[in-house]
This record gives sequence, structure tokens and C-alpha cells, in this order.
Amino acid sequence: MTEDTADGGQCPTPERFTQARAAQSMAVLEDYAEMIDDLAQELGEARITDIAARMGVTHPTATKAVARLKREGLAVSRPYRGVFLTEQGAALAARVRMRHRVVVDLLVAVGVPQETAEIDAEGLEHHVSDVTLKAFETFLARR
Amino acid sequence: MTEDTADGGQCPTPERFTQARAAQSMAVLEDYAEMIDDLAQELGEARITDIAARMGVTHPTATKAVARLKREGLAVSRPYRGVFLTEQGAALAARVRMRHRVVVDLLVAVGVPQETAEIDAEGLEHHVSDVTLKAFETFLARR
DNA sequence: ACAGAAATGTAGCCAAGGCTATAAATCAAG
DNA sequence: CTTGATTTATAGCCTTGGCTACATTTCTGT
Ligand SMILES: [Mn+2]
Ligand SMILES: [Mn+2]
Ligand SMILES: [Mn+2]
Ligand SMILES: [Mn+2]
Repeated sequence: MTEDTADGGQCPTPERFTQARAAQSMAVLEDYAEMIDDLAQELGEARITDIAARMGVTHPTATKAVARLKREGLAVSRPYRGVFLTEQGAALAARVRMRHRVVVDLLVAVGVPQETAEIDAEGLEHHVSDVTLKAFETFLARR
Repeated sequence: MTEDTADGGQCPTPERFTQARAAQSMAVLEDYAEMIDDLAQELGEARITDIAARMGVTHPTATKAVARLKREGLAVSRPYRGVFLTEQGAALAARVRMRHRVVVDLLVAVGVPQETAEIDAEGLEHHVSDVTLKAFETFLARR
């Protein structure tokens, strides 16, 4: 017998919420890392002003986010200069970009309009586990 | 010509992030509303202790969340008594439960293990737009 | 070279959502 | 009816991620 909660398995367990909160705490880091990587490719470097504009926030908010990235070892920067990802930050950006793309592709594959897929993916991407991502890739390869 | 950003459409627009942040600000409200509804069905009423235990937080945290629910007109309660959803709160809970179920079903349909689907859905559900939800339902009906 | 514009930094405010510690109320036995 | 256990409330702290206002630095055009 594998049932010790005495319900059909539909009762949400606290760990689910804990897990969702943990994923959420990574979301901002992930989006900024990806954006900095985007800007580095497009413009050579990521300036605070550009980061803020693209993230849809004011520049002090972007500065704070970058401070957190630096604290977590994902980025480096010197005062009044651009922001650059560390190796670790670049690796995160790459993973996030890949996940984003797979999520969008899956949404489109099941019938979601491209525009909507792009918008929803921006939130969804942070809650797709490795197992789910792999399932998405397999589904996309086989369909 | 519909292209004024001069890129292939892969450049994230600030509105995407703004939208994701808006969705996130509803997430806690949605999860608590659904949980209170669960407890009301199972036990007749939702007590703070039970809410906290199931959400995986301490009871002061649950109290604060309930305070916000009350402030937003989604729940009512009197001191030292259970928490009850308003009509509006119950409607939200119903929508959220439905969305959660559809998300899990879709994940399973594309090959995600049930256990993983349940865990990931807890975060994903808050970022699925109405358009995407409809697409999921259509996909599930047709497959 | 310098002045004005633009970018960046910084201080300080707010709300949300975590927490611990402590007080008060309710409930359950005896 | 009391009393001890449980539940709930409240105060206060922390971090995060928004914001505005203002100071400082860098860049740019003449
Ligand atoms: Mn995102
Ligand atoms: Mn993304
Ligand atoms: Mn949820
Ligand atoms: Mn849910």
C-alpha cells in the first residue's frame, strides 16, 4: 500500500507550494541573466539603462537586481560601466533561453497562438522542471 | 509591414515581463482561495492552522495572506473563527481549480509523469492565460 | 575644453511574503 | 468549573522587488 494520506492523491501537499516558491525566487535572476546575455550579443555590453528599459522597470530596480546577480556570483560590473555575466551566469542564461524556446514551441505545438505563447512562456518557463522539459522535448521530436 | 522592432520577433518586449509580474501577484491569492475552498469541503470550514499546514508556511504567514484575501473582498472571517470565501472568492477558487486540473491533464497528455505534473502545475497554473487554457482544452478534447 | 544631456548611483519609501517570539483566546478534559 | 493544551492574534524583524527624488559621473557636441 502506497497510500498513507487516505485521499485519492488529489490533496495538494505542502511541498508543492514550497517548490513553487523556490522556483519563483529564481525567476528574476533568470530573466535578468537572459536579458543581459541578449544585450551583450546585440550591443556588445549590457547597460543598466537598456536592461531597465527591456525589463519594463526603472533603473534603480534594475540596479538592485544586478546587485543580487553580483552577490550570487552570476554577474560582474564596475561603477558607471556595463554589466557582464560570469561563466556561471552565462550558463544560467543559456539554460533559461533554451527552456523558454522549448516552452514556446510546446505551446505552439498544442495550438497556442505564437504571440500568446511568447507572453505566457515568460512566466511559465520558471516553473518547468527538468523532467517536464525533457518530456516536452520528446513530445516535440515525436509529433 | 508589421515589423517596427527590426528583429525577428524574438526580442522580449517589456510588456511580457510586466504581464508575468502581474500574474505572479495573483498567485498567492489564488492558491489560498483554492485551499480554503478545499478545506471548507473537507472539514466544513478552513481554520488558520490547517491553511498554514497545507500551504507549508507558519500560521502568522497564513494570517497575513488571509488578511489580504479579506482586503480584496475574497474572504471573510471573525477573530478566532474559521475563514470563509465570499462569492467572488469561491468563483476564483473554482477557476483556479479548473485551471490546475487542465494544466495537469495537458502535462500528462504530452508525457509528463503524474507526480511531476502535479508539482509543476502548482507554479505553472498562475501563468496560463485564458487563450492558452482554451487551447489546452481543445487539444485534450481532440487527441 | 566645457556645458548640457544622458547614464548611473544612492537614499528612502512602500507592499508582500517569509520568519520567530510572545500574548491572548478558545477548547477539551477532568 | 478549572486548568492545561491548542489555536489564533500580534508585534517586530528580514529580504525582495517595485517606486520617486536627488546626487554624481560620464558622454557628446560645439
Ligand atoms: Mn521569464
Ligand atoms: Mn524568458
Ligand atoms: Mn499554485
Ligand atoms: Mn493549484
